[in-house]
Amino acid sequence: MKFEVTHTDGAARVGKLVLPHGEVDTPQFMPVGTVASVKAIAPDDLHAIGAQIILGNTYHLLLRPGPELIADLGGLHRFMSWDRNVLTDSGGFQVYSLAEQRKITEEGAQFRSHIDGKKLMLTPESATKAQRQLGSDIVMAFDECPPSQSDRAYHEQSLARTTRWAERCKAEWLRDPGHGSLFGIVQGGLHKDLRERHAAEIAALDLPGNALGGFSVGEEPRVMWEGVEHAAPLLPAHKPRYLMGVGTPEDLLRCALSGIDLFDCVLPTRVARNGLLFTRHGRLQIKAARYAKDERPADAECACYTCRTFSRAYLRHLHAAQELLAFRLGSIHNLTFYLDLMRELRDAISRGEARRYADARLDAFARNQVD
RNA sequence: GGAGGGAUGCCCGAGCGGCCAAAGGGAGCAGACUGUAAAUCUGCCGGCUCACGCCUUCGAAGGUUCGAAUCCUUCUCCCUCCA
Repeated sequence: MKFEVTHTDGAARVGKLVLPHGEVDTPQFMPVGTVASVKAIAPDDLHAIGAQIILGNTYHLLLRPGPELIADLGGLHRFMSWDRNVLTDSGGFQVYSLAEQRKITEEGAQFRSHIDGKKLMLTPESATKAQRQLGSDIVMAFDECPPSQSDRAYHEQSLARTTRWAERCKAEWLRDPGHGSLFGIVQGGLHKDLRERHAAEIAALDLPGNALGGFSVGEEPRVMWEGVEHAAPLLPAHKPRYLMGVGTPEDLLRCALSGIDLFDCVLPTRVARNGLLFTRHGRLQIKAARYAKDERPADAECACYTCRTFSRAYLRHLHAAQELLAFRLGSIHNLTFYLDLMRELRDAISRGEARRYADARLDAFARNQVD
């Protein structure tokens, strides 16, 4: 893996990340394909959108179909016919999202499968090994992602354990490095000193890249932005910085300005399936009655397949009729919107106009006046 | 011709003397969604009112009762069975 920062503008930077399955221009957004599929769309669509890297999830793929099976079939890329990069989350997020189904110990996290109730022990070693079997280009350390409202004492002992887990992930990774790169994850919630302490601990592991975890897990957006603004510079500047699980278009602009290089979020695809489309002028609830006879595209300035081809009226109809095409067309549009936003931001950073560009976009989002 | 069953809010459908403006679905309307347990979830959904509350509703008309969607009578329309 190679990473080079080519332009900076304030804290924001443009970079090029070279991974086994191609280059990734940063700042970049990574569509989420948890179970070896970006829901509702195919690799062809991802290519058309311009996706350079997508996510997969270790916990979910461990349960089904299992990393051995995927390894036997030639790895995750081949299994899902995706020839570009894949980053896999370790299952750390499921420690948070499936909190009711698991127990944490020093050894790891014991899950009760949400599919069949079977027990599944996920440890730093097993999560790392599974990601190696999957053939991930970026392997995430197994961490604990605590809710932001957890108390300080909890964060303190949790991040200490996350550091020990990261060390174990690194040891397991070094046993057989493969072609992927291991990224460490910094926790600490909204406590600045804890973020600083943990960032130093994770940076000391000298992994190829670093991530901020534990943001956008219940706190107000403004609070999250401040937290990221403080925490991003704590991560080594010459390595990629990945803000996990974030966020809205506004989040992406603000956090990229703080020096984040990589983002991922289920938001664009999930809300697309629920009828929300992002546009340059704000959020468009495509199911709303006022679009029943609207012949215009979702976003007149968008060049995606959906906007080039279909009217708001048709998209609304697809939702009303529960036609599956609604999910695909909405997902294509929202992901295009996200990737275009990142591309335009990279251009603006390169020109030294990051702030101006971001402000203009943020202002339009804030007005939220979709005509 | 005879016997029985039924008609409930936009639709389906529970209710079978007061706790009923009437369960539950659906449709409709609005909203939420941030390292995906999500094609999920939430709210509204007779009228007027911010609200207390008031008004109009359970095929139609009449009646019994302090009180009726619920009981009785007649009528209208639907369904099943027997001739």
